Amino acid sequence: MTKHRIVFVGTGDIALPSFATLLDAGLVALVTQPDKPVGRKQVLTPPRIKQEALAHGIPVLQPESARDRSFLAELTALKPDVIVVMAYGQILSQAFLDIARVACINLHASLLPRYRGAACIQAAIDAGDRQTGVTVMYVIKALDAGDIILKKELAIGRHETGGELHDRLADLAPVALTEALAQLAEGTASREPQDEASASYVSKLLREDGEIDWSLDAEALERRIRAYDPWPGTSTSYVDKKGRVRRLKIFPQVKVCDQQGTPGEVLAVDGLLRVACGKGALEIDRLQADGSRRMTAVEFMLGAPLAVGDCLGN
RNA sequence: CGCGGGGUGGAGCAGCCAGGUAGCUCGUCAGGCUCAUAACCUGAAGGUCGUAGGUUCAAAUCCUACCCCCGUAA
Repeated sequence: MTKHRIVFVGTGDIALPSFATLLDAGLVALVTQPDKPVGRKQVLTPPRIKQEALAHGIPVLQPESARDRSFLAELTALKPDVIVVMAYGQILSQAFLDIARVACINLHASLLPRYRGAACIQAAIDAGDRQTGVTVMYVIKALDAGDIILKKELAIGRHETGGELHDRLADLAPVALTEALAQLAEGTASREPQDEASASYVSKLLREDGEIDWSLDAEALERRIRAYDPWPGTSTSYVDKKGRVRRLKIFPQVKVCDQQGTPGEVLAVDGLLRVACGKGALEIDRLQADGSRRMTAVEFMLGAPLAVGDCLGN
């Protein structure tokens, strides 16, 4: 059996392990997003996956748009049998999909048809799911709606953060990918249509989605703070001693407790920060105020920025 | 000059706007209380207020320049 010629299309770090397993499996090129300015100094930074590719002598294509004609011509010239897509960041046109001789497949970090879209990892934790996983499916024009080849499941830890789950899913992906590629090579890959009725979509998260709504239940907020770490993070606001409204970032782990109060009300400040939610309260231990470093609730409270009865949010 | 927030004993902060004795909480050290303690009481050490210049009788505070740190640009 001759190896398939594979083109990998991806940008996010979640794709790194999958990309790495293809290095000796017929990989002929990487397509990834253009370098972007990053950080305080706006330094133009390449995606890590690009650096990985260059380190192994894999050609890299970085079209501004995946619809660009000259780019599509380049891709066609590579004569890919299989195109593998994961966390690329652009919608692919039919013209793009047609270039793959055998198949254009996608790795998605949820058990489809649940959580189609960008923020699937956060969504699974936020919803309180106990299981998630990786799905391999054929790419069609409709977002994450192609026929499924196979899925791999994973149990979500009780205190697991979005970042931790992200890394475990990243490591699970190559297992699913390798199996799917083998099936494609043998012509035994299944093709199971998704159940449209149970499909759900999650859109890309923005920083403002991390604004804490204290009227939610403490349990729901605990899950959200875990799910949104490290991206997009969760935060609330408070009024400092100079009367200015400041941001306060909240990090896991937070503890749920029973005490009741007006949502957002500070209930305790000695040795911890306890804040009332719609139902129950949260004990926050790790936080960070504007211009300051990340610190424990004990450290933060030494400066007495908050008093019992203050209200967060708004 | 991308945007915003900061730099005050070891930690976290106040003081700056309306210049005039270096303050608070915690930690550290010593002593005391106690069966005992991370608890409590008393006392002490520890700071060129990021750097340089300027204004002023006088600068943490006002002015100018620079350095560094934090967040952000998904």
